[in-house]
Amino acid sequence: MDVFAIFSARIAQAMQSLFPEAGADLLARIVVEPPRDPAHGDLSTNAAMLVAKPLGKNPREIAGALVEHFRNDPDVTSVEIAGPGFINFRLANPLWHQVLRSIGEQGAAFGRSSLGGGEAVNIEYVSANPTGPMHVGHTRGAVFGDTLAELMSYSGYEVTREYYINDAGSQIDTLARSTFLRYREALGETIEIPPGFYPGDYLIPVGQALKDEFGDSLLGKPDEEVTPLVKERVLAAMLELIKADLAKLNIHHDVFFSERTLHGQGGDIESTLAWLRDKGMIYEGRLEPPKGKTPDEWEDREQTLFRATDFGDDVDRPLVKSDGSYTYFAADIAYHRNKYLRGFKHMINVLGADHSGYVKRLQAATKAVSLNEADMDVRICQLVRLLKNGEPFKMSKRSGDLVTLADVVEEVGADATRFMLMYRRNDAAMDFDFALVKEQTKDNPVFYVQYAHARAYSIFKTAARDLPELDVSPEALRAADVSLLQSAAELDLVRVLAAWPRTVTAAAIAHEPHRIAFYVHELSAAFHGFWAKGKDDPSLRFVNAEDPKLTLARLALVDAVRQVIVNGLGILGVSAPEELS
RNA sequence: GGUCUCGUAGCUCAGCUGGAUAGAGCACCGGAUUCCUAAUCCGGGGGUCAUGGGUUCGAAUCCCGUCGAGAUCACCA
Repeated sequence: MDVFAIFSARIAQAMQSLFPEAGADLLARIVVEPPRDPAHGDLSTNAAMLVAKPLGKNPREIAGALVEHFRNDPDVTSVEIAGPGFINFRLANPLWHQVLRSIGEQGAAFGRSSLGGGEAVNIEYVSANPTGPMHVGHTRGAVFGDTLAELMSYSGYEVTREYYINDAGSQIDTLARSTFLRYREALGETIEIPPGFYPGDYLIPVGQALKDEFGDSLLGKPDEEVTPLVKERVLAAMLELIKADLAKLNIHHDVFFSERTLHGQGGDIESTLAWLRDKGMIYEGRLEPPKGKTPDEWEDREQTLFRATDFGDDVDRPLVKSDGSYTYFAADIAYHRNKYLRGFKHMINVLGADHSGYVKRLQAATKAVSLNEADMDVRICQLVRLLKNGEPFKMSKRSGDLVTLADVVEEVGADATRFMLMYRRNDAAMDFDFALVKEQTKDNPVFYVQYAHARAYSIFKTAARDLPELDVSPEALRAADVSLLQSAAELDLVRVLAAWPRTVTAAAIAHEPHRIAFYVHELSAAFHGFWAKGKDDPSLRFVNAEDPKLTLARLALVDAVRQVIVNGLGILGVSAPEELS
């Protein structure tokens, strides 16, 4: 039950019947939201101001008609016109009680919606090069993508979580060569790792495994025979490494899509380029060097170009390298056509800030291959600066000079990592201070929220102690007489709970999962605040041994808070412990 | 030089895709603990929303310019 959605519909309907001359487009823009200042009421609409000008009427005249319409509505205790033409509603207590009951009935489903209507969304995230373990730079995108996927799924989309494996480039040849060195090392040779090779220790076990599998039989063989063999082994090993890293944050993809499968005769790149050519989206031409920064080895030559500018990109993009092989972008076009042909009309890609220059061409590619049928939202995750007590922080165990994802999780734990990364907009750079994240105080929003959840459990324990006869089973809580909750403090808490479905929907539409983290924090604050009121005013305590019926009603409220925190933390992928140790 | 982000309290950040007197945490000051977990709560001071224009009933939010920070710039991935 979403009171805002309900009233949004009712207000739109009222406007429709009162002012039929206002078009549907106009009415769709009506906003119903809680006013910033609670003194203004429970919800507020701009309907009158919005419609006034197009209809050539006075806002207050329109507002007056709407006020009249709702004057005798039993769900509304007051409607008034305020400011330049806002209409403020105050809702009747029974409606809030109804919200509370619906949370009890819906439980984990409270906040779920059919916003997405079961439509398929492909969310591609992480897609780190399979050349080593995940480092911190990937962590933010990984958590963001995973949380967004959960949010979209929660909001009624059919979500596919996808990882694009960049396993076709020359870096993979380098990786294979680096691995071969480790193989020779495993056979007893003293090796030296040349610059440009991958120096990380994580290749040592792969070399060892090659030795175990082949003995020294690879040494004498020609490169053309050995390289594909090594490549296959090391790619598989790296992918396992990455999956294991992601699993540490409880991140699991549905599809791992290999770039290599797009290449080759009869592959998707060939067929896609043929298709594009057929549509006239490819031509042979020359590019201007970028202004202000001419690359040293600029080679002015005619090349095969994709008409990206026709789809909003800044320049047309090359598809074939000077050596005749396909560019990365050519493969990416084919990949996104593949996605489209698999049935995805909604695609979201999560990229790091270092790929922000890639956004336009990705969107251009998506439009082109779908003939403008599909939409592509690219979410950029800005960089994370690691700090410890305010000082830049370096920690390297496995991957040369980079802090790995595994390091971070080991240091602060998966819950804190996930929550802290989501407690910030994705498009703003952030500092991640280990000392702060590990601190278990109110400065740390993770523990603040988890403590609120644990506190709900604690209240139930107290109830069991003080009122051992009281039945607090889920059935009993659902049957509680919540209309006994009449104090402002109680109803204010319900108001916060009532905002949950609206918060989820707005976050899903905007693709902004950080709003979930902020909401959960806000709800926790409201709950802690109410709890503390019981200190000054014992009549507001949850557990009152003299009044089992009231206690039961309040426990239903506590349980609703607990449930919504669970739902929110569930989207965030953060655990909700029953007690903090 | 082009493009893309960002600029909000001393610090870290929200601001519900244009709404009413711009919010929270930290820090600072002052309170609350024989009482459901003080891992918490209550109160106070603190702002030219970088800046200058524009759009309109109304702008932190949208558009243009300027300043500043970061990222990126054919044939890497």
